[in-house]
Amino acid sequence: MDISLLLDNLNDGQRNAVAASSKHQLVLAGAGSGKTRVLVQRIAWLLNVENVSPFAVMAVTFTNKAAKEMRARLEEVLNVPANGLWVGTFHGLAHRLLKQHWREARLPQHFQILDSDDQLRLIKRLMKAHNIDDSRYPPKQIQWFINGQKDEGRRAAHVIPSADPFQETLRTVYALYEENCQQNGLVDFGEILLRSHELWLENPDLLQHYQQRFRHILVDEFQDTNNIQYAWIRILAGQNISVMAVGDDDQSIYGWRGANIDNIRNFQHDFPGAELIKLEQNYRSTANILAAANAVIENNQGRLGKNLMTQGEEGEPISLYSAFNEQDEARYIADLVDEWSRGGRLRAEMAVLYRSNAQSRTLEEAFLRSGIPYRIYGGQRFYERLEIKNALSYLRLLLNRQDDAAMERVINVPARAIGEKTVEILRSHAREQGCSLWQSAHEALSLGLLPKRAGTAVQGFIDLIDEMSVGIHELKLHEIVDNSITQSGLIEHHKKEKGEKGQARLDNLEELINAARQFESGDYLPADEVDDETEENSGQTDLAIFLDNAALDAGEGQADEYEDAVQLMTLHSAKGLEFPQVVLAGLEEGLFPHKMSMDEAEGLEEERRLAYVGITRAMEKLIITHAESRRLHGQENFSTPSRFIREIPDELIQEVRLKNTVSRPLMAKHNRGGYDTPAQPDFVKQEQSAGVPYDLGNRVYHEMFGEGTVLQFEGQGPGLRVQVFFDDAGQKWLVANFAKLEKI
DNA sequence: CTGAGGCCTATTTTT
DNA sequence: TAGGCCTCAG
Repeated sequence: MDISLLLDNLNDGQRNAVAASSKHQLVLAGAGSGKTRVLVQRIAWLLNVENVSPFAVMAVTFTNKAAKEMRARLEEVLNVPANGLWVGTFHGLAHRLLKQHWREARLPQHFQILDSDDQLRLIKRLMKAHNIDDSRYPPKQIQWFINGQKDEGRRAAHVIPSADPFQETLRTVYALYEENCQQNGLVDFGEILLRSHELWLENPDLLQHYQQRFRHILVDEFQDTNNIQYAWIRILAGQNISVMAVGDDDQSIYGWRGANIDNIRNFQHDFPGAELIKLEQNYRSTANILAAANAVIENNQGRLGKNLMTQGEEGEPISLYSAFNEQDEARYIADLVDEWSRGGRLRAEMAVLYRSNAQSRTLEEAFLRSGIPYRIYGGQRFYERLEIKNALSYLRLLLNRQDDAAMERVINVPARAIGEKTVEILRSHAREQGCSLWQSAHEALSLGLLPKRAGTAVQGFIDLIDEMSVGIHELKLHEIVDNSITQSGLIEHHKKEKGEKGQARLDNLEELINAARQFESGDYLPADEVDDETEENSGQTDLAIFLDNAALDAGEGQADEYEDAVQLMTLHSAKGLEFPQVVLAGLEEGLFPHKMSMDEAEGLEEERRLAYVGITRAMEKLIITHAESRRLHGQENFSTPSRFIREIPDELIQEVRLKNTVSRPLMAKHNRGGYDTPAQPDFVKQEQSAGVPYDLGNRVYHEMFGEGTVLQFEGQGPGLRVQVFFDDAGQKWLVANFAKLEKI
């Protein structure tokens, strides 16, 4: 391959990274600086120019999405399938390792992956079994604790005993949980990493094997690594493997779940001689947007130091809209979308970003009212849905009767008269015998441990599963899935459910069959799934791989909508994306920065990085909104504009004063007597007030309350309510139909 | 087993 | 305010 092809059209920083000859590199890649491109070209460079074998390269990402994208772009550049390369998520690669070396890892060959839902159930069950009060020790918190410990590489035995009984309980449950997992061959997400780290630690030969195999490791989003992930990289890298870490300390926003920003700060120390390469040329945003981002992030301490620049144009100023409450804010944003699409742009080019999911509701309502198509990101993932998890549990049982978690889940779904009592008998017998639930069910039947009715029901379940597995080796994957959701009665079960929910669940099950069908066609298979070390893979059926894949990939939140829709999402989920027009909503003290994070410097700085991430998502136009009052948890809250707004230089900001909007509640500033209609009386907001003869800002008369000013509308038709500020009676919400307000 | 009603809580999310 | 979760009655 022509070298110039790989280096053409790169700026200096990018070129330095792609063609680096140093042993290690820390690439500080600012937002929109072409990070993925560099990563991909670097790999191409290694393969084609330095003639590194594809088997000697590992590229690690955080999300499946990122891994997929990298692989796709790599194949585009290389023009051949990226065979042999290990490209994947930390968890994906570590899992693969454990699969291959299950004996050394002290795991059963078919260990099960526990997702956070399964994990929580197990914790709850253990607590119950050991009489630990779950109101004093919330299972969620214990789960959090366990995961946190694992992220730090600590097993239960490593947790230092404490005089504090609370801490002791945490430690105890961790120990119980650990023991139970080991006994039943269960592995949670944290365990995948921890275990594979230990695998190397305890098996020097194995480690050496991999250290000789790999020559280059590339890590994406390095600022998001937690301690165990960093340790994993370090132990693998050893003395001889080159590591290229790509990341941006200013975009570290996952500290709260264990990501350690110091990993990026310490990289050059831990990997001596690592070359620092900065990518500061931004190809995404206008100069104004960048200037705002830079100004905000400058307020953080201890940055590695990086200033984004652009050669692009100055662009429009940043708009700032001070809404009077969250309804007003949402309405304003809805208007912006309309304006944008009337200007001939796609709504999908516009995103509304917010700090917390609760904010989406008001926006959603406003969009609904205005008939604007929208799409909300986040929410429940496909493979996490109840009906899907149930279906997968049946499949897991087909494959492995010893899978207690799966059996627990579906033994009585759909209801087949196997109640908690019966399950508890099976459980305790299993515990005594040290066997699986399935085994226990068999024994309970032959020993007559169960009452007659329960016995019949359990027998029925056993027969059902056995029946379902007849001939699965002859069937295609999607047929297995199809049969099992039908035979298990899940389809019937959800058909009976009333409302739209049941239908949605049926659709999802249908979608699962589809997913299986796609899986068969093979394009799912990362090309490297079939590589040099398949010995252990041979016995794996399609079904097993499908299930593992489902466990490690939550799937998208929702299916794509066909319609051109505005994108709504949290700031966190916007990382890595870009949009021509971006609205940052709810920039208020207490909401953003969030009150849970603003007391400590670390927390506040992470919030600021989040703001930085938000601002740098915008390509052409950025709009910031905040509301002076916001209803939250049923309570009206007043808040001041976010400090992050103040941190943006005034000259970059243009305040919006719409002629057709009440942008200030006014009455907060004036006394009743001095209250007057706003200066610009031409209110055009007809749609809210349809059906009543007055509009926002109009003076009206009420029999009892006297004269006042219309502040806002809510609801429609007979439910239409109107808020009026009465000169003598103060602020009131009235149902328009009953209030008999007259325009003065 | 289902449904009604009471209680509690309420950042961010991937694997 | 609202949704999730749990308990209890039928």
